[in-house]
Amino acid sequence: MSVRVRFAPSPTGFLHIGGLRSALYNWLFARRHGGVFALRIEDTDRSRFVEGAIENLQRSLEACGLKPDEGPFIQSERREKHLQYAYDLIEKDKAYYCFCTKERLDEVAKQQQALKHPIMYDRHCRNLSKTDAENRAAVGDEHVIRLKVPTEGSIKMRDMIRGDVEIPWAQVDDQVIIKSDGYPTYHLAATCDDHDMAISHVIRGEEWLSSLPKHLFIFESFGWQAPQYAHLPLLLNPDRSKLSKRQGDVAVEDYLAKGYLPEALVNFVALLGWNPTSDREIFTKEELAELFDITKVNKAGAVFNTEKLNWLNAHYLKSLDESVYLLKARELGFLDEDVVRMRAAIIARERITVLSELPALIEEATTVSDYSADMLVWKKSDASTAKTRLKSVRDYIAEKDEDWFGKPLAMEEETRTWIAGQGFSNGDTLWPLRVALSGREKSPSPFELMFVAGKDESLSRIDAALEKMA
RNA sequence: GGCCCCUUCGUCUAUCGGUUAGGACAGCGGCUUUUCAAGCCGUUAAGAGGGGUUCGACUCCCCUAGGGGCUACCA
Repeated sequence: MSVRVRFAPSPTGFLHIGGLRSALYNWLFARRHGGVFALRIEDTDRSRFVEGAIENLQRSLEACGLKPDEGPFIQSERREKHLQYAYDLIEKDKAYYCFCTKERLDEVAKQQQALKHPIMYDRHCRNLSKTDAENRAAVGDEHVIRLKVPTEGSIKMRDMIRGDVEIPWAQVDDQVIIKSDGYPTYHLAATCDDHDMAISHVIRGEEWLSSLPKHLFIFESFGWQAPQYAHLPLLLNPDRSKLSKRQGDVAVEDYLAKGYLPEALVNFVALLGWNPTSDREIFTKEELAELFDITKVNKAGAVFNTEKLNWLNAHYLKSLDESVYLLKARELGFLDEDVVRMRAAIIARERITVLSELPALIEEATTVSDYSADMLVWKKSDASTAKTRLKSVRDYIAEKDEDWFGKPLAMEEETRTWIAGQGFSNGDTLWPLRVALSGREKSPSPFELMFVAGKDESLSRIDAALEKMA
């Protein structure tokens, strides 16, 4: 059997981090088994449709390297088809018209609540005569179509992650499958589409597990072969509730905009709920695909905690080619074409965890803070040494050409050699130098700072320091 | 409330009856070092509780507790 999976989000605005993981696991599964990964848009609730959401979703998926092989298939475009399926179900006595008003339903629910009974439809219209019901519907009486699920016994289901699950039919509602606006609900649309798209494996969030009986009932009613199901554990907020807005960013695009790299995001999210049973932490999605095993996915939800994501992102940031790194920073608006700021960005790389931290660090590396003369004195040294050392370094670098400042590694090596040759200590030479260049207790190394500032600016900062000490 | 799912360090996880319960992030300590980072090394820290089954349970079963999901004419 050929493997076909789908990612089927509703277009409510953006790709949720949980959605990214669902999409990723589907993608990994498809790649692992040489199958097809399709995108389907579940937009049957037109009141929740957000303009531009589909394009946005696609953009985020593509940014993460999860471009669908097929789709997007737009569910709402298949409305007629879904309606036909619903009528078929009525024909098979697996569904029925319901004319109950919102008011009556509310009333029923209220009574059930008062009696502490499960809140379900009381099946008031379940046994209406079919011809009567059809006539009323034809005349335009407002109605919905409900599933006519069994009332006794239970259904045994198999989940690729959880194994066997059994749910009593008494717990399953006569779910609405066609709304009064003529659009199908998720349950009907998703099952019919999964069948029509020949989906072999449904990999989706755990929140769907309880409605699996309805879906299986539909497959069975049509005599269709149901796909295999895998219900993924949920991603959780730090307080262990279902991951939501409010407790931090959940939109993939927000993470990308902040300067989290797609590779880091994908790597991180993949390991939330599954891991390839090794001590390795860094994987490309292709490497993950080779090892992916859906049956080994965890059952318990995983807290989406960005600490490890930060570490991963810092790691990926460091592994980028310098030109790519600078381009990324520029694309995201954290950097411009200014040469000095670009150099500052280069030296800032090893101290940032996300690109959005860049502007602040660039500011720090390109400016001198106000400082007092005594800050120029290393803790293990004295003022006169600081002064003479600084003067010596000044004279030393003043002889160098501009080019020399462009190579921080060589600059550092040569200078250290020179310091040793002079019989100076690193501390009483480098400390005053660095403070002269930054005006700060804490800063990048003097070599990095000189690299950023260039020859003239470096000398003038040192001169200013010498003047301060005079 | 009902039904379903779940439960190993703070967090993500390994372990598929026999391990000193391993790794990673975070934390802490150290090394390096002109400072801050980075890097390297080390270290603290876990099987929810109670019953079984078994020669032997983190691992299998039951109960309890706790957490989560669902309970819409939303997905």
